[in-house]
Amino acid sequence: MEDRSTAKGMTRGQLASRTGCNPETIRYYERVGLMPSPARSESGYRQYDPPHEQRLRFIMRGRELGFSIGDIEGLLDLVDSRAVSCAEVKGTAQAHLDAVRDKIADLKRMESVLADTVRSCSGADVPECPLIDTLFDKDGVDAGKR
Amino acid sequence: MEDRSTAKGMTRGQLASRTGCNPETIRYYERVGLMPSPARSESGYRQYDPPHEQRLRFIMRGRELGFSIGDIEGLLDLVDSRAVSCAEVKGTAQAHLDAVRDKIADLKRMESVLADTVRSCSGADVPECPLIDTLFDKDGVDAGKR
DNA sequence: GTAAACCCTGTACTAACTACAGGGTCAAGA
DNA sequence: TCTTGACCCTGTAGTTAGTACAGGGTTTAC
Repeated sequence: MEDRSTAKGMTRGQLASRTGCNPETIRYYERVGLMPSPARSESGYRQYDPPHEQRLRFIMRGRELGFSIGDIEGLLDLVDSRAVSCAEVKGTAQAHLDAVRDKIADLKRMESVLADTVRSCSGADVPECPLIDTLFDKDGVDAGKR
Repeated sequence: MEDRSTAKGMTRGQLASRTGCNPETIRYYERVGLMPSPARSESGYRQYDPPHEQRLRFIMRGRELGFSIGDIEGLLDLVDSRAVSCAEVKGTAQAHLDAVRDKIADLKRMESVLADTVRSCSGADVPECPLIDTLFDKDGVDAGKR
């Protein structure tokens, strides 16, 4: 048997603390197929190598950027198949960027209605509330879209 | 038996099409206690009145503004108990507005990283992709928070 | 030797719906 | 009158992206 210093690999907990990922999430990524099933020790413990860590960091950065699990799966398939083409990746990213911009626009509409309403609230202990009135009477927040 | 023109009330489908709410969602709101259980016809059909419609519109506007089901429950409890005080409502709304602003800030950070990366993508059919490189190599998008 | 701190599996839970499956009812047209 | 299609009912399962056990086994440090 060889005696390389990294022969044993990391446990799930070690990978988790190196990356900041929740250990249960690592198991979840394996279950949904984003992370490959790693080698196991005799007693059944998962053994992770540096390539696993790199892949997990890729997934985590993708999630931070708001890509869905499905999007990341697609990007990783491109990487795995060594058929990464900038064109395909750009498509995914541009679609996601558009979705993020839509979401920002939605939230800004919400913010402006909420900010207006909070401003008009007296904050006093009185039984009239403009926010309640807004919810009961006015047009939807989507009015701004029309 | 009386013969008022609106005696029968609306069916679930009629309420749904008047408000634009999915009929299944109306049933869901009843299940979670946001909508009261309406009267039933002899054959068991739900019968809705104008007050139900008003309440449903309130819920829908609250959801459009991003309030959670729990928030809306709280607001409706205040309304139902006739103890609406501007102070309490303002607390809920201000907390939610803060959450919306945090979410906008998160999404803007995402947007700027995505926009930079998409811009740097050639869009050509080549096997190097700066987006993939970004996901593999760089610091997280949360770097901007520090 | 033993106790803490890990690891394993499988399952259940979260939010806010949405979508059936498998029935019953109602209204309009032939 | 019959039939067809559009509705209604109930209960349950699926969705997203994890998180949180329960009930066991293992490893490590003192």
